[in-house]
Amino acid sequence: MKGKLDREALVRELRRRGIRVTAQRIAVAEAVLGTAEHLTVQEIYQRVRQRFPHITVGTVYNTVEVLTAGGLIQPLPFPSGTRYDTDPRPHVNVVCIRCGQVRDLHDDGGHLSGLAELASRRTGFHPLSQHAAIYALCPQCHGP
Amino acid sequence: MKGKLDREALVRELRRRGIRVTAQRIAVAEAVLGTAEHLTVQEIYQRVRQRFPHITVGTVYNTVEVLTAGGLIQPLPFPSGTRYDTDPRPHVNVVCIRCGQVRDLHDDGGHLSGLAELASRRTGFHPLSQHAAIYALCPQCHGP
DNA sequence: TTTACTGCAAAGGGTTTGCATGAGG
DNA sequence: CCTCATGCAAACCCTTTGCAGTAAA
Repeated sequence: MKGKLDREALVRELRRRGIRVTAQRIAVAEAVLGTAEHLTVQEIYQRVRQRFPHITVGTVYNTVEVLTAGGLIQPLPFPSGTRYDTDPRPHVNVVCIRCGQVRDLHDDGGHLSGLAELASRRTGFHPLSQHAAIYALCPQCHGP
Repeated sequence: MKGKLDREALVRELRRRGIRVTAQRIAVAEAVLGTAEHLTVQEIYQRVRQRFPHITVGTVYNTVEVLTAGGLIQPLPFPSGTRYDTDPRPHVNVVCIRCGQVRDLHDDGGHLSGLAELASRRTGFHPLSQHAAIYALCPQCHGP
């Protein structure tokens, strides 16, 4: 079955990156990686709590930090707080400022890599990651 | 003298945007607009407090909200918290993840406007503002 | 005079920390 | 067996809120 295979692959991936595997860490990783949404720590906590009623937010904070250091997830600063992204490809987050929904935009025609290259050339900084957000109104919130 | 002229121009600008003018608001606006740094509310508070020892963070929060609504400043989500930007032109913030310094990058060759246009065309959202950040290591923090 | 901003203080929420217990490698 | 993650609780910001006094228009 697919779920079991995915979990085993996840465990292998964690070990490969030198991350000690616990049931709570698997649950947190599955919660973040298993959805296209960008969850906050509190949202992760609420979801994982259904399977592990005794888990604390402290453990979730600890785990997302470990997963971030291991390169599995990436923290992104949003107006609504830090959210975690799982897509390693450079992409843009289109955020509706009214209802809060976030859409990811890929295949950007080189705009993002162009920006990173420009930054490197112009400032001498060494780019590591990037975050591009467009604050907008979605068709529903924009009205007629 | 230049300082006086600038202050008068600022007051005119505030009134023009329908913002009630107080001494505290002038001080906050000058603190934010008078530096190329991107300050947090706490940093604004610490600076304004030197001139107005009795001002409270509540007033600073109130003021930055008013200035934001008036379009004079723009809140940007950083990993270190919300910071306020004063440059209305679309630009990129290049952030050193080690020492925290932020450099602004203009004249981006249309990368940013290209992104906004792409987002509009692809998602049907109506872009209002945008924030692009590149997390990097500055030459000093990158080492040899 | 009317409106609403300021200052003070308290409450709220998210995040961090310290320590004893318990599980992973 | 040694290391380190977990859970619990307290502490710590940052941010928000309510209200009486006061300044702006």
